[in-house]
Amino acid sequence: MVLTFTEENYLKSLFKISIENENQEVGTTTLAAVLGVKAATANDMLKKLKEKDLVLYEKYGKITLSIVGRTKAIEVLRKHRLWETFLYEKLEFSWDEIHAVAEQLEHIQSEKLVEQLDKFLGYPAFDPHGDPIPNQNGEMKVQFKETLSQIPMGTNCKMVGVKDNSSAFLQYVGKLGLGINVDILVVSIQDYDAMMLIEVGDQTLTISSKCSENIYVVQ
Amino acid sequence: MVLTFTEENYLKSLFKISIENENQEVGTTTLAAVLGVKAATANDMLKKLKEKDLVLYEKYGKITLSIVGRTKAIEVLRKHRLWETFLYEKLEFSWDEIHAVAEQLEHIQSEKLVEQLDKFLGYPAFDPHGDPIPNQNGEMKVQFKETLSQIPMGTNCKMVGVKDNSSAFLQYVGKLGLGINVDILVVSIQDYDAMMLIEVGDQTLTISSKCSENIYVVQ
DNA sequence: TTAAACTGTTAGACTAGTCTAAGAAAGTTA
DNA sequence: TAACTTTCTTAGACTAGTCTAACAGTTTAA
Ligand SMILES: [Mn+2]
Ligand SMILES: [Mn+2]
Ligand SMILES: [Mn+2]
Ligand SMILES: [Mn+2]
Repeated sequence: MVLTFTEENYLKSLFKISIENENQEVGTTTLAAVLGVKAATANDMLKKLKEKDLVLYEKYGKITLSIVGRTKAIEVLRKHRLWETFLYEKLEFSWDEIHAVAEQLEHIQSEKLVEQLDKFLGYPAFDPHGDPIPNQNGEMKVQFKETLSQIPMGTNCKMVGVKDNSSAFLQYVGKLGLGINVDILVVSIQDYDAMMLIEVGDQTLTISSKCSENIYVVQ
Repeated sequence: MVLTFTEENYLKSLFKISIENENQEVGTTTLAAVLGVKAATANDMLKKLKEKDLVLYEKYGKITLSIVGRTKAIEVLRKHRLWETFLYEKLEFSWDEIHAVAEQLEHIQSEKLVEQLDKFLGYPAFDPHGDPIPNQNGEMKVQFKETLSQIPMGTNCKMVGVKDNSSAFLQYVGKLGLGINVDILVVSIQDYDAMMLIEVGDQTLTISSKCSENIYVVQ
């Protein structure tokens, strides 16, 4: 079954909301907000997706992806992250530019294209933001990770990803000299506002809690 | 001005018709046929394109691209042929598979993507079918070429392109051992039906006039 | 336990892109 | 030139995706 550009975006958003907000139930309003449409619009589309058995959904009830819907969503996510990797690795895009273009490229329909792209890139397991790339079977490597804000004083850790994918945040983080695989030493943490003093290479930086909560690390 | 997927296809088709049928005037019916829509549909779209100053067109008159329309058309063609080259050169696609996927990729909006792709491919002047790729300024290398059917008996020539881009034709031609840059010797031509006996490498082939008329060569 | 606030649904309208059916204009031919 | 054929245009209808405005159901909290 070939889905429209729009249907794919709804499924992808539902999937992303469900993994981000773990246990939380997804409602019309949240979905609409994520997609940048009005609740009425999302409601209309949900009826259509239900009709096509892509979501499970009853009036006033919570929204869940069907098996097929979930599979489709993962396929789109796979394409999105492969394209992001391509743009970053092969076409000299910076990590804050890739998302917008991948939003378009993720909708190109061609089995062969996806598989050849994956091969061309050497079957990457993570995209340039540290997010896992689903393989052909829809499986993703789950990497244990914490936010930098959870790391205690005096501890070393390594950056492995970001929670906030906005280009504003990515640009800021990049400018600080942070990025995937960068080693970080937590020097001190302010009691009052959780401001963090960290050491990155030979630089010492002060970052807000808003920032440290959006950086993923492993110890 | 950002155009829709559909508007881009209308402009591209108008441009392609105008270079293929050289002097011939383009009408609603032809345009509709090329795009696979009904004449009424094409007529509706022409009114919209005229409104946006992308085509010059008066009721019952002939259709011409405006400067802006032509520029847009060439941009799409540039993207189409760069993507075809990418798929062929980097992703192991065969020359009969690339067109369909490029039809989708040609609509991705990103200046940087096009320019980086061009750079990544080494600024190619021709696509895998031998068609010229417009450069950033919209200029194309014009290569003098004849159809194989115009080559006299006993003459050597080199294949540089195809007129028919259908995958059926491309597959057939490929199976015969023909392709871009292949050397061809015209051994003999039948008076009756213009069937051609040609030598390609150590092979001798017999091809119909329909076939030889769709192969471009240089002497 | 009822009022207020929030969340979700419906009705009706709009645009882009398409169609069919009908008719008008232009071109061709007897 | 009149009749026929072809090409082009219009009118009206449909789908996908969106909106606003109004209303209905659910949750919260006094
Ligand atoms: Mn992304
Ligand atoms: Mn998308
Ligand atoms: Mn092509
Ligand atoms: Mn196209």
